[in-house]
Order: sequence, then structure tokens, then C-alpha cells
Amino acid sequence: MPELPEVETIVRDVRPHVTGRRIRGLRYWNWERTFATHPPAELDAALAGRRIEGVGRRAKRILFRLDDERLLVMSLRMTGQLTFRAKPLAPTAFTRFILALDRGEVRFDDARKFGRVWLYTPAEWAAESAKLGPEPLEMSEEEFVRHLSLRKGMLKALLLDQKFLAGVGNIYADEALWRAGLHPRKRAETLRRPEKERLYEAVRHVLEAGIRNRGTSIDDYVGGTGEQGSHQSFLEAYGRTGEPCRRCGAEIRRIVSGQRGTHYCPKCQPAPRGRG
DNA sequence: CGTTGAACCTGTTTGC
DNA sequence: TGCAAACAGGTTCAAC
Repeated sequence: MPELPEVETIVRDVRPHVTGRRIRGLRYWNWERTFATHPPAELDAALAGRRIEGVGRRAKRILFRLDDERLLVMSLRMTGQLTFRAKPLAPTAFTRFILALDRGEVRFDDARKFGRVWLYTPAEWAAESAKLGPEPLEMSEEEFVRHLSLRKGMLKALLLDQKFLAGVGNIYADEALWRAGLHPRKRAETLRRPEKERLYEAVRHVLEAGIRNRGTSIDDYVGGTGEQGSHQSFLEAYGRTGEPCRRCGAEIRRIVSGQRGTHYCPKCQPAPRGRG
């Protein structure tokens, strides 16, 4: 569910409330598999008494930097929600854990149970982080073009590959391809320089717009204090099957590409020639 | 090495 | 209306 703009919004929302706070402990959990590195009782013991020194983001992961240098890392996957609550709120059937602080609590809800939490040493986290590609908002155009020139394969699958770009997911991949006027099944090795530049601009533009609008709330996503985002009102391709393209009027089409539902304008994003 | 498919889960929407 | 299949924002791992 949450992609880079949604996770960034959550991090910015939660940061002022939890930075400098002391962790009391894990107060509640109901699904063991949420805990990827330590069973809940062990995690509770490791966290109790630690201070949170900062909150950050890497790709779609949320990072809590602790005063023992370790990192509490969370991934929301499809349906996860991470919220700060100033006052305790009773857990629901979807609440996977609650982290009690000296003031308020951090709560992790996740209907589909795909979300995970890890506790890493700096070295362990460095190794995990190294498996992810560069942050698209921290790349120059030159770096992007060089990086893209080393890759081949269909653009939709490439944008979803976290080793290519960290943080782009299904919604923003479709939005970026629409903006760049590139067909999702066009192959990276066929792009010419101006198309690569257009894709760079488009990826950054849609991610920045998503952040400005506090994320896309279609089903479950909420920001770090529980309110919905507004970027769903500004989508051009994703979820607009059968509706008119706002650039040319043609009907937005849906296909499956990279094993994901993919939305594009057949006129603005012309199909590649040959097999596809 | 690259690509594909299945698996992990539950809730909601779609189609017959 | 009823029920089953399809579908959903992500990631990992086995198989080819």
C-alpha cells in the first residue's frame, strides 16, 4: 500500500511526537509473524528504556534510530498503518502491536498481516539497505540516465524493481509512465536520451506531488496521525480504467504487466513496436 | 543473471 | 440475491 510518498508523510507526521521519547515497551501484540528478527517478548526487553533519537525513511521502510545505535525498522507492505496516538486507543483485531512511549504510543495496524518489524544493529541494517537501489529524490539526472542505461526489460517491471529505484510502487509507477508518455511494456534498452530524461522528471514529479498531497488514500492508507491523504484526487492513470485521459481524451486502459494491474493511456503512451 | 509464479493474508469488489 | 473468483498499495523465494 504505502509507497515512498505515503511513508515519507508518515515519517514527517510521527517524527515530532516521538523524537526524544523514551520507550516503555511493547504493550500489545497479536500476530507473531509480524516480528521478523526478535519474538515479541525479546523485542520488548530490547526496547524497554531506550530513547528514540530520530525517525527516518529508506525506500518504503520507516526507521527509528535508538540511543543504543540500533534501528527499529518497519515495513507496512500492503495494508499497514503506523500512527502516533497521544492517548491510548484500544487495539482492534487488526492491531499488530503497540509501542508505549513515556508520552503517547505508536501503533501498528495491518489487516493483511504482511507488515513486518525488525531490530537491527547498524551493520545489519547497512547490509539490508545495500540491497535496495538509490532514492529517486536524491539522484541527479545524470545518475538516473546512467543507471537506466545499464538496465533492460519492460519499464513497468523496472520501476517496481526496488534494486532499480527504491520506493516507487504500483500507483506512482503508472503515474510516472503516464506523465512521461511511455508505454509500460516499452523496454528500457529502446529508450533514447530524451525519453530517459522525461522519465527522470516524471518519476520525481509524481513522487513530489504525492508528498505534497500527503499520499494517496484509496483503501487503507492514513498518515502518521490517522488522517487520509488527498493525492487520490490527482491521479491521471492509476485506477482510472475507462475514464478519459485528461491530456488527450482517450479511454484509460488496464492491462497486467509485471504481474500488477497497470493503467495507461493508449494514445499518449503508444505501444512499443514488435513483440510486447 | 534475469524472468516468472507462488506464497504470504484478509477484506472488498466484480461477474456469472 | 448468492456465491465464487478476482483483485488490492509489497516483498521474498523457489523454479525455470
